[in-house]
Amino acid sequence: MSIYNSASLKAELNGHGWRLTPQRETILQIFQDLPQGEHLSAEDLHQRLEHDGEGISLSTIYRTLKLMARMGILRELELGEGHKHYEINQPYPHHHHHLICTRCNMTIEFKNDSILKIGTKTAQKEGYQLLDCQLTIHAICPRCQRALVPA
Amino acid sequence: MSIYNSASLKAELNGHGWRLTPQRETILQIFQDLPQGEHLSAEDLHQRLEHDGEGISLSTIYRTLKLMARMGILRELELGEGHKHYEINQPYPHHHHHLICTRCNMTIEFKNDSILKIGTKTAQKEGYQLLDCQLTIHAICPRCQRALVPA
DNA sequence: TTTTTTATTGCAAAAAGTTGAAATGATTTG
DNA sequence: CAAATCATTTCAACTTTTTGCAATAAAAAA
Repeated sequence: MSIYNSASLKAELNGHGWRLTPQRETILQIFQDLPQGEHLSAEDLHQRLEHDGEGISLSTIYRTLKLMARMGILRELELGEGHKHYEINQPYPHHHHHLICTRCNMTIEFKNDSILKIGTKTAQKEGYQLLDCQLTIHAICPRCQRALVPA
Repeated sequence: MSIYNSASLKAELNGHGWRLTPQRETILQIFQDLPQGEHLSAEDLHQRLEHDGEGISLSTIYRTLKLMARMGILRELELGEGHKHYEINQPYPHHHHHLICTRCNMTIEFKNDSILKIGTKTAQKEGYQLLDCQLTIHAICPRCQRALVPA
């Protein structure tokens, strides 16, 4: 899971009654080519596609991001910057979580194997089929703690 | 922490260079009067205030919710319904997390003491001052797994 | 391979959330 | 207690995200 090519993406989509389209293939490819730990906003994606001559409408981008998050292919991140970010949902051992400063939005990624275990166990106990679990920690970074004028 | 009255809210705000206003007091009071585990959207709040004859503008509501989340008084929840929800950030032992079905948005709250420990330890290790940590699990609920037409 | 079925796209409009700036009001200073 | 300071409110404009609908195109059926 999580390294998709045309065929496996098509299979995954069709299995749910959904379709493979050039737009979906293109968008997923961009995420797969992204360096470890990088994430994109809808607008980032739109501009990048525009730049590459691949015009995909913003509403298709938004719908595709939602769909892939619902499938467990992407993760939706709320990093406090006024818009959402998306990243590939990497399986263990790349699975990670976010520690976010509520003052300056500085974000640190961290790993912790117990969390995935807790998520798996909790989902199982309720009969849910796990797609993703993420621990989001909101806190104040050292730099902002030191700032004289608290803002 | 987390049971505020006028005085303690004022102290908390002033400590950060912020001010106590009737609007902030009213909004926090509504959250404090909410039954365990309930949460409100900005629009919910606005309508409730309108109904009570307390006109508070939507932008003040949005700014207040953000501010209180940044202070650690409220938690911002992304429950997949197209808009954010907010709830009081209850300390241990009321601290809880969310298991959300990505198909129908059915949400289950669950508790797990290890998570708060992991959050505390992680924040500490990086020198961050913890405000909140929440594990969000995305998964497919039993009912949606059984649904014949996967949607 | 052609036809039929039905999900998806793109546009435009609406909903959700954010932000600049003038007026207001809480707090601090004198 | 009055004046000065500066955070907050509100309005309006703007950005981000969602949604209805007609046209299009992928998949299934013939």
